[in-house]
Amino acid sequence: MRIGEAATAVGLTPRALRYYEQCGLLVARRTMSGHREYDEEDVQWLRTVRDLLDTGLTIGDVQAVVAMVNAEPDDDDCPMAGIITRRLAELDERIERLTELRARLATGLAHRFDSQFTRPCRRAQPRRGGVPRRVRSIAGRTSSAR
Amino acid sequence: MRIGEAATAVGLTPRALRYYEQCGLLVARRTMSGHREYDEEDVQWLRTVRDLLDTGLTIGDVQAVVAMVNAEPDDDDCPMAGIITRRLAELDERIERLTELRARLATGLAHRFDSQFTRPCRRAQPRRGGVPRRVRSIAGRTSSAR
DNA sequence: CTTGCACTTGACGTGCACGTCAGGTTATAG
DNA sequence: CTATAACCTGACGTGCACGTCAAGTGCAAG
Repeated sequence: MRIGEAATAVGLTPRALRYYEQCGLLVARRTMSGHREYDEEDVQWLRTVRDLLDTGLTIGDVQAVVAMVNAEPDDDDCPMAGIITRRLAELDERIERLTELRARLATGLAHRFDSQFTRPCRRAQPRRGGVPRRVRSIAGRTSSAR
Repeated sequence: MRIGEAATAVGLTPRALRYYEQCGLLVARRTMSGHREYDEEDVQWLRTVRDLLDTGLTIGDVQAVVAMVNAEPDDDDCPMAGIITRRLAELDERIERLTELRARLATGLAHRFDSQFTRPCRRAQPRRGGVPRRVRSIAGRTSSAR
């Protein structure tokens, strides 16, 4: 499996995969001629990387996760343990807020207004100046929300 | 309540609030002298905006939410309805994946390895080339994960 | 053998969400 | 009244996560 096929399999681009490799998030085997080779296990890992990035982690954070995975189990000064612990708390908070937000958006869709979205007249008068640049709409994005 | 106080109340900077206003996400009243004035309702709205941005929405997406809020209830060609519906499905997926990820990270912390994080030796050999730029670590970020 | 596509590395460009600085004005503390 | 902090409006800079282009190589089809 070469880079193009692997990239489409996880919904990314070849460029993204090369970038992840450059950052040390994975190491691709090579064919004799130098082409990168991926297998299903790599694709699974790439999906995990994409999920981690989608949750708001940075490439550096995922590097730290990789470092934790590669650390010897007896390496107790591995700094990722505490970081991951803190990250877990943040994830809990985030899941909770996302769930609440989902509910608010759902009822907001039903009522068109709810207690959280009041006084619209004072917010968001079309514009006065000019938005700095063209802002891409949600409509023009991939389904993976990146 | 002026901009500095409002900004710290929601965990942002004055610059961010001015930027949101420039993008039409809110309209601040002004004092006679031109200083922006905020109240508790604005702070609540800013928290919502921050949450929306934290879930991966862009400024443009939040602009669309604002447009939906400001649309007349009988405006059925408001394009946000369908977009929000799709967004709800994405949020569901995301909440599910975050929950799974949380579990994987927790067990990963306990075992140091789990089924998802196998074969570490082939991933992430320290580095071969050089990372493009210095990558900021998770340790050097605010607790709000932006 | 040629065509054409996918791949390689390297370098530079881009969009977002701000950060930061310059130069000036307003508000508050002593 | 002065000093200092907080605010104002541009304008330019920054970091991340890639996108895109250039110039060359590998490989399968016709």
